[in-house]
Amino acid sequence: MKEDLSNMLKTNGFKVTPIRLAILKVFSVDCEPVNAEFIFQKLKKEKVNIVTIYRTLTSFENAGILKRVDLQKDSVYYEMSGHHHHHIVCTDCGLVEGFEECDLDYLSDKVIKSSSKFNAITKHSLELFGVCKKCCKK
Amino acid sequence: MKEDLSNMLKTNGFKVTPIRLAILKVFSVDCEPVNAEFIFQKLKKEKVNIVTIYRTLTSFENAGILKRVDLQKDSVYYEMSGHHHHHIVCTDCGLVEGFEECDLDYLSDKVIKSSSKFNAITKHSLELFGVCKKCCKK
DNA sequence: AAACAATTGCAAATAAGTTGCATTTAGATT
DNA sequence: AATCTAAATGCAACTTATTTGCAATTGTTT
Repeated sequence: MKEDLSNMLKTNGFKVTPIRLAILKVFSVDCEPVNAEFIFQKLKKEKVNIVTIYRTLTSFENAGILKRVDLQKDSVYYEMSGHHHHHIVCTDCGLVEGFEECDLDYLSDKVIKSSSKFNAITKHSLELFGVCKKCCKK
Repeated sequence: MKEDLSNMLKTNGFKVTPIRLAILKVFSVDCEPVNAEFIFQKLKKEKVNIVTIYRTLTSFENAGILKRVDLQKDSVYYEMSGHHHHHIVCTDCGLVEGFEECDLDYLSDKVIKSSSKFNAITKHSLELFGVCKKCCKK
């Protein structure tokens, strides 16, 4: 598996460094979307500078390894772009649950056909919001 | 129409002030999503403090008058929550185009049925991204 | 008109993310 | 294996968006 991560870096023209492997590992272990601060905490022992984390996240996003997720929180969250899915976010406590259903290709097609300014969709963001069961009880 | 805006404030328990009316007017004229800075510029003559704008946007969002739109830009955008629609955003120049199609109720239903942590969806965010025709030519 | 809470302005703080530059390191070259 | 170079990292300082505390002002109710 460490092999996989190495290759993922090489394939994208990145050098294989301990920090990058560690960051990728965070993503492959925690499947929830995470922000820079979270990774920073996870890698506390390794004493990784948070600037490096920001820079790494940005280049991974540009390379398409990671994708940005809009959870309407105060910072930017990312997750592995491997398998397509979306999220439900609790507007009370921030809890995030993933889900697979997504039939936006049909919608995108329809939208593009009637758009005067665009002729292709490259990606989309879709998140659902609600109050989770736990918070409902309060 | 100024009446409408006044009532919108009263209905929500807000006092009717010139600043609030001016902010609401920006939203009812420009139908594009806007951020605090944009409003600040629009109301330059009125010398409204930008802090007031931030506070007003937040309370309008809480009241449900405005809703937040995630355009993956560097600041938070809002628009009137009146008529439901979504956007296509150019990842190059930031151009925004609205669209009406949205059949997420069916999806939300399906998702909620298989969710272990939530039992209702209160809102959703859906934005499409692409490169606009103008930027494609470059 | 008085009174009171809500609204606004101002200054300062916070928090997320970025930039410039010097140092280090991975990996190609000899 | 030693050398070399561009990419990666750390550090300090900066920028930008947004928030907070507090005093002054204003809208509404009586």
